[in-house]
Amino acid sequence: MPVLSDKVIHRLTLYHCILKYTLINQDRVSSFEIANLLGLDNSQVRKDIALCGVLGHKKQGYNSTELKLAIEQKLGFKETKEVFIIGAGHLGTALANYTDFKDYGIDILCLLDNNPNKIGKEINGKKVLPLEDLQSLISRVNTKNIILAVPAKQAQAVTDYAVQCGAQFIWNFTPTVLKIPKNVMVYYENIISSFMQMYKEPINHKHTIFSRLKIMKGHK
Amino acid sequence: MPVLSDKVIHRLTLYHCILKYTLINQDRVSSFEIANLLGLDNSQVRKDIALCGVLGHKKQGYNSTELKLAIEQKLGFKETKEVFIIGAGHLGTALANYTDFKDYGIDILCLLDNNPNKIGKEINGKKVLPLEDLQSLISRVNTKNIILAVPAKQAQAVTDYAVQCGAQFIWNFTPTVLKIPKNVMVYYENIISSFMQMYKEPINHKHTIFSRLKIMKGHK
DNA sequence: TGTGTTTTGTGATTTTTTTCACATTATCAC
DNA sequence: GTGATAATGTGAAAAAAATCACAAAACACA
Repeated sequence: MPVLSDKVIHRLTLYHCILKYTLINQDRVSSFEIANLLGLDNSQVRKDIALCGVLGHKKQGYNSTELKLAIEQKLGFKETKEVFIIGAGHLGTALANYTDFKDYGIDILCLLDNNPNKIGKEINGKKVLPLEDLQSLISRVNTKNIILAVPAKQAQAVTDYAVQCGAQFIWNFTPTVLKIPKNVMVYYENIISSFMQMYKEPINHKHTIFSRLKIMKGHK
Repeated sequence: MPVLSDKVIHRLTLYHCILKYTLINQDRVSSFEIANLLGLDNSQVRKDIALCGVLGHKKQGYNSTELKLAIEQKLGFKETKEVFIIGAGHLGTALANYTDFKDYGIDILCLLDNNPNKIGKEINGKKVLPLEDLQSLISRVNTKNIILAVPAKQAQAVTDYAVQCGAQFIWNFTPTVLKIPKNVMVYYENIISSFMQMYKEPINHKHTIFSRLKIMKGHK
């Protein structure tokens, strides 16, 4: 079974969102509907769906429930994925409060911070613990997954510490590139980069900011 | 001048982050260093850089300052881009507090919400105004760019209202796909999709969550 | 001055992704 | 029933992206 490419995963997740929210009261959905909502080619939608092993019905499209479940299965939404958040600032707090995570199996165990004013607090039922506890937490709970949500300037130092404590995987929400040993993995969640992808080309007038956008999804 | 592809923009933004934080005290940088930090092919780095019009020096690499400025220029970091945030919940608050935005020219004018408890407050010096003010704000300030940071269930209704008020561009932070008229553009900032891109394949043990990861960036 | 090494810049090739095109078939209208 | 239609599924073609490979230049150092 070939591993799905990033692009396919991104699109499948969006198809799932469509089934979950946009076309919630339809029990059938066609590749044309999905393609139109996202500005894609309809045959591409069909090929993506075929990768999930779902068969459609001629003249009727796909069964929404079946497709939704198949995507969840294929992408592993129902499997629990435990994570620590490092950084209990605005971003860490927002992530700890992000209720949608649990629909996708992402389980935030607790937050860690080195600010004494924050330690001991609870955010959405999750404790804020001192960063020094990381090592014992990692060994006790056996979860080596970190969401990094600290200020950019501290990102490298905190990463060095987390790696030393045994962190194996870092989902980096800071706009930095980290130096890490080969056995550790980083995934860059770079909001700025996303923004720039839509902004595309330097333009002059401050009010027409988005005027030279790439039409990523939505409309041709 | 061809428009840069998303992938190139994403990589250039990461190169910029490297110059800004990771290799801050080096005044020269080679394509090999950048490629190693990000797990890329070094010739790809050189081709990306060539798109910014920067010439390197044989045996020495690129001038860091020159490269950094060229990326900023090419991607338009220094141009002001004004935006309204709709939704003053945890996510909207985090975005309003995201100090890095201003380094990239993103200027948040104010937040809008329909919760009376939130209206009138200030978040990082930005006022929270009633959602009903959107129409007059858009026409007064002539900025038609919206960051959508409301709960998923309200995303479509709020979008419909924003579009009616004249919104032209929506940076959608909710995990939903929106129905919008052809003249409006949406860019999906789907955190879940990013997560799933790194998570790749369904696996069984909850603690080994990230074990089948795609090594997106960082290491080969 | 000459030799070896490092690093750029870029054509050529390969791989991946997207788009096109169309045969096939289930359903609906009549 | 029968014919028209709307959808799927999928090979083939085209486009885009990544990788390879190497000439050329600049520097280090003898």
